[in-house]
Amino acid sequence: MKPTVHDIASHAGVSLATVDRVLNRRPGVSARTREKVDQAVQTLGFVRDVAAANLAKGRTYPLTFLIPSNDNSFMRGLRLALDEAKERAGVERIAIRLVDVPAFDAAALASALKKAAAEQPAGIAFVAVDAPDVAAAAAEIISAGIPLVTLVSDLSGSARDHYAGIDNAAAGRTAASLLGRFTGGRQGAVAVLAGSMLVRDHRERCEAFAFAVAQDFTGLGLLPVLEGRDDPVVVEKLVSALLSSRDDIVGLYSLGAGNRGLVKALERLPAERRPVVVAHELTETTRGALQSGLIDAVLNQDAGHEVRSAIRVLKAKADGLPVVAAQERIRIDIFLKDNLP
Amino acid sequence: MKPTVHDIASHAGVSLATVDRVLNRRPGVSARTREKVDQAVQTLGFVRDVAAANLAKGRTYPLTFLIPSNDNSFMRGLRLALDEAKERAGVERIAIRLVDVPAFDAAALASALKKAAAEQPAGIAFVAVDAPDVAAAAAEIISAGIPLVTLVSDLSGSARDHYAGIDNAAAGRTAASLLGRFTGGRQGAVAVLAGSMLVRDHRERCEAFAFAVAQDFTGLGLLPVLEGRDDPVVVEKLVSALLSSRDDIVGLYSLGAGNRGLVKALERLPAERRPVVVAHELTETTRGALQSGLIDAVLNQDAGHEVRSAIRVLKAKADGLPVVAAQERIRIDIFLKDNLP
DNA sequence: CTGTTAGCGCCTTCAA
DNA sequence: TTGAAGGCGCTAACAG
Repeated sequence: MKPTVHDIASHAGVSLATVDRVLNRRPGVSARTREKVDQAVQTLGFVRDVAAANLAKGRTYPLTFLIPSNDNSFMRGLRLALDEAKERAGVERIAIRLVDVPAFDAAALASALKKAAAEQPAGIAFVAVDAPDVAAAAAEIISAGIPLVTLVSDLSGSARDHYAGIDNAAAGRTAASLLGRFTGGRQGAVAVLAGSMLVRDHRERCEAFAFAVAQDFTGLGLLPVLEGRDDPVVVEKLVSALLSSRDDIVGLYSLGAGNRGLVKALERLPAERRPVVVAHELTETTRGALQSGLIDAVLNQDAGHEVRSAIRVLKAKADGLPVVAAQERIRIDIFLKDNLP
Repeated sequence: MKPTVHDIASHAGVSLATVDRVLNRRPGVSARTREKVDQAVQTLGFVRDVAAANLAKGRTYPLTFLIPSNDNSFMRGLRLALDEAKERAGVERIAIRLVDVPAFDAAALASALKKAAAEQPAGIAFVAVDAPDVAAAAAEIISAGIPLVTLVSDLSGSARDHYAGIDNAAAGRTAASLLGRFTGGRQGAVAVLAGSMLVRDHRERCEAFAFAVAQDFTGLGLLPVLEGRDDPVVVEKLVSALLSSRDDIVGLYSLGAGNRGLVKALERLPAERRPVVVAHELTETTRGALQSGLIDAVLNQDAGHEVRSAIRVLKAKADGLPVVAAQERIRIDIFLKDNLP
């Protein structure tokens, strides 16, 4: 039978309350008593029952999520995932608070972080904008002992407990390999379509992609990056203009959002001129394009996984529990038309 | 505040014990009383606190896992995943019992299943051999009310609560697409290397692969399936023989295990004659081959995920709780050299 | 500094 | 068919 607080209390010759104080590192225990209790914990191999502890504390975990008020499919998916998490909130003893922050606005994010921290939640998750004032706010939160997790987009300098998102450099390399090999040795130009080079994930994907193409596929020439601001309308214009301005484009990597515009532009192209296309995020749009052959591969990060992972990590950190690293790694899903879920 | 049993007791004008009986569908409650309680549950929106319930019951979940005593990397990984799960057993209130069964032996598996069921565990997970007597044993377990999950390889006829494994037909199709597109329009022969056509996952992968190749890549001709029995030595011989018997092989799909033999055979081939190779399961061997360029893509199922998913589902079923389907879908991971974890 | 006592939300005897 | 009381493992006042 697993030892309980009673066992260690009697083993150490003290009362339950004292055991509890030691276990929770609360003050008011003499060094010797503490010693005895620790000893008993060791020898009996005691591990405290978190469920029971939470029950006793009546504890719930107020978690704050800061999400950019961006209206693309991915962010919508993220909100959906949060809604689903809220539904299970009761059972999991969490209370999720969703805070909207202006997209790509470091100052706003930093102050939102500070405000969130002031409420002393059990944990905070946020989509990072990689800027000094955000990092400063994050560092403050960490040193205040509030678990902090970055979501989707990470922060430089490790001023957080955990990053729940994909490895964007790996994503860029993977896109390069797929695109390069799918073109099957054809020579030509490759276009890169990003949201904005000011965002860290886009930058990382782009750089890794460019590097890998240059290294492994010398027959392919990279065109200057197009910045579509994750906006379908802008994207459509840019891609249309590009495709009509030259006819040697054999590949296109869309590493941001706004793929609705991309697909529209591609649809107008005669089939024989269609480039190999690799895009990010599985949405209604990209799924359809995958099935119709307009897009060849989609790299995806699962928003649901990211949210659940963030919650698990935040709870674990709040409880001072270890995290199963392997379980929390967010993978880069590769979807072809054949393995769509 | 979330309603508790007390709330619904007073609301229904009955005692806690009665509420409990109704909640757990135990006998000895008049229809009218039951009605009142159910009513109160509805109107108050009561959901029972599983953690507290388990605490009160002192409940742990004895789970039995039946794993084939096959010594390939994948099964070893599965055992490792189970060991890790055992370490978290205390916290998660589970007690995992691992039972070895002879590989590919339907009769042995069926009797092992019966024996496992006799011990009345909270749930059973097993790697299915797709045979009638196994299905019969499974059906018996299900009708005895013991949650049952197939792991890695499924059972026909849905005589189980859940399948924790990948969609093997999708895997076969995906392999075909990758291999076909990576060959870049070259004409030639494609070899398929399986473990045994008697195993369901291999059969499904193989059929789907063959179908997709025939449909989408008319330049590729499929050779008769080689059965390497998941044995590196056998595999090496078969592949070596094949590669020296003809020089028009542009692709190879290894859908089973024993890839150590495959890699050895490939290594001896001059670089310019190397086919495009797609294999299954990320192991030390396939990882190395991916990095060195001997293998082009690896389709993988994450044993850790499968085990954790099986545990979650088994616990949920045992508690009569719903499962988050999206969370339990086991994906087909696609690994290129670029996105290795 | 230490101990006693009363719960947290639920289940389970044991009586009525 | 129903209810009262005690306890699961832990925490949190409140006393000493």
